[in-house]
Amino acid sequence: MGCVTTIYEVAERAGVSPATVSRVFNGSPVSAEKTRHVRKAAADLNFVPNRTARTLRRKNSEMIALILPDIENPYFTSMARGVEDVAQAAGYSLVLCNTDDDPGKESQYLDIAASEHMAGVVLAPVARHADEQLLELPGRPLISVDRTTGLPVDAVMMDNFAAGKDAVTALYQGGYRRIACITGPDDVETAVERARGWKSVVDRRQMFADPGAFTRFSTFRVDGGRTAMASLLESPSPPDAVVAANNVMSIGALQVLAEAGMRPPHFGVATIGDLPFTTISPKSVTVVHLPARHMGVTAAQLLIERIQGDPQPVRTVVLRHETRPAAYPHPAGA
Amino acid sequence: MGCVTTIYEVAERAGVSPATVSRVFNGSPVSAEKTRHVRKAAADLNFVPNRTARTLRRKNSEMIALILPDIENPYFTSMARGVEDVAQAAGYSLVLCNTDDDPGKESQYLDIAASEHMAGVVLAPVARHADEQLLELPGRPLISVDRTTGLPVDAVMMDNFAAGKDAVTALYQGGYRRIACITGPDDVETAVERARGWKSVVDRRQMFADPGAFTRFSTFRVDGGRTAMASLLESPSPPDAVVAANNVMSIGALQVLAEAGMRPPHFGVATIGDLPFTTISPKSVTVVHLPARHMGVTAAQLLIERIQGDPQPVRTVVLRHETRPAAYPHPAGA
DNA sequence: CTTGTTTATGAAATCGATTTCGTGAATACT
DNA sequence: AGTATTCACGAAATCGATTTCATAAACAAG
Repeated sequence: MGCVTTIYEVAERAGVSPATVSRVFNGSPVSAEKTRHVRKAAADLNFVPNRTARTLRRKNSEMIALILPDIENPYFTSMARGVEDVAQAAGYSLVLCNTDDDPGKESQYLDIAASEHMAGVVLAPVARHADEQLLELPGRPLISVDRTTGLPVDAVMMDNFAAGKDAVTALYQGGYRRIACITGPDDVETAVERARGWKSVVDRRQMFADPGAFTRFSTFRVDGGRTAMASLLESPSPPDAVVAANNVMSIGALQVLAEAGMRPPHFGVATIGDLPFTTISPKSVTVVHLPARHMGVTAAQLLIERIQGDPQPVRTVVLRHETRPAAYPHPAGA
Repeated sequence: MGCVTTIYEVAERAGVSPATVSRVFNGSPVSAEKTRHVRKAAADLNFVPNRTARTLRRKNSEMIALILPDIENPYFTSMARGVEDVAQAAGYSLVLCNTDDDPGKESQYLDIAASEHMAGVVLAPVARHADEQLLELPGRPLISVDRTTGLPVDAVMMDNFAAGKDAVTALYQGGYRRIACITGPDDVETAVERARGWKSVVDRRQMFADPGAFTRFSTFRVDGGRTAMASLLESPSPPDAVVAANNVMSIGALQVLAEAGMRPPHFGVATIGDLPFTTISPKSVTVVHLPARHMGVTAAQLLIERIQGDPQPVRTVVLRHETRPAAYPHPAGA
């Protein structure tokens, strides 16, 4: 129904021109009487303006796109909620797109955002850009979150290097001395940076002769965590603790540890990113809490400022994580 | 860039009419030579067709909307993946909208879907419809998933009543005799049906004099599960097992149980919906596995058939769940 | 009282791609 | 050979809202 009534029919019924109907709906000055007639007619006909036509004319829609690598990861859905809340409040509706870390899908969605004239884009970029120019393509504001683009666009980030350092440091202070690292694909910036943070501390403490032997690159999935953890446990002289570079890898690692009969704090675990939907004792694992939701909020705010014409130079906002060390230190020996 | 080149500029550069350019991009017959010229010109100018204009003219876009009550719930994101995979394969892009179980947001997104001329909608309807007519509004195919609408639209469902029965039955067979039920809001269909399934078994077995005293309605969130479980544990004669009516409520219940020092199988737990990202022993809890992803796949398939003009009468597809009883029966006594 | 300025409003252009319609050329059929 | 049919393709209408432009009325200033 709503999609068949046009401004012309409303105009005719109200005895005015289509232009006047448009004006009523856009706040341009129209006499009180005609306004009344138009509103009445619109209500009678159950008129809903055709957004496609409006967008075509205005070259600008009220949608913003949020392009994420993995909507099944609670880290990103939490971010999405942050973006959504701000967007909604500002009168924009959010459309969520999942790239699966596939540059092809990412560029497809960027194309769509542009050719649908979306007001702006919040993008968590995939590992490698198929085509750097893509980021120019939208021609409208774009904010990157979580990962950098290498291009001069606004960004909302966290300090992945520091997060890696903090995670391993907390374990060290808990008494662990052989702290391995499992992280994501070696072409994903967050994975690499967190591992670098880990390595910097491990090197300084001279924890291993060959730190590389205690690093595992895998996928940022539960399975990735499982594989990496299993591989570590099989090594000739296994570690006594592990830093997992993301929330769901930690889950995988904890699963494998549980299956091997090694629960924290017997085996130390630090997770970068909160454990989603966890039932384990909250203090048995060191958690580097990441401000996912807040990153979303901030990104959305920056984006909306840009949409409204904020002329500031390109900004990068770095949000702080918070380290919550496990309460139970490493049991002697282990 | 891409969004400023028009079909007219391409036409001029290729020495043909705009109509011919359009034909080239839509597979209408055009001579080989002109086709070549057009493609060359389009490539040179980095031409991307303006989807807004196309949609306006065609009254039909290549986007499908998926409207969900809670994208932070892995049950729904899993469903979303199912929808997305099918949609992508069929050349549609998916936009995901989160209603937060708010009828206002739901109707807003339905309006948008209609006025953006989206090709179709997959909707997990909120508890109570603000306005039943809304479902007429799109004027384009709509499939409901997970919950019914009470309206004659295609639906992909599961048997919630049976799921409730199966959960409690598995616990009974595991040796538990006082099996309580925690479920979602009493205006959410899935919550009510699952609780009814539970009650039917509890009644038949004459488990409680007053089953109502062992039922808790709460939110379909982790907190809801916590509250409900805590309340049950405080009751004068507590249960020895519980059926939790959704995945995240189960998490809340398990958290409270763990804090009270009661882990399964000491206290029996059955969850309707897989435990997301769990680290607990996989066999300690009875899981009624729900085909979330498959529901998404099926819904998307039905939708695409409808979009392509499938004239079948309204269908309801009910997908089967699978009960996976805990391996360890109830320890004697408890 | 005239000239200058707002102000409300309708007619018409516009956004960019699609599609109908019509024409001339090419091919098929009797 | 002559008529019928198909075919490629350009001109122009179309989708529906917005916006520019022009106009007439209302109002202010001199």
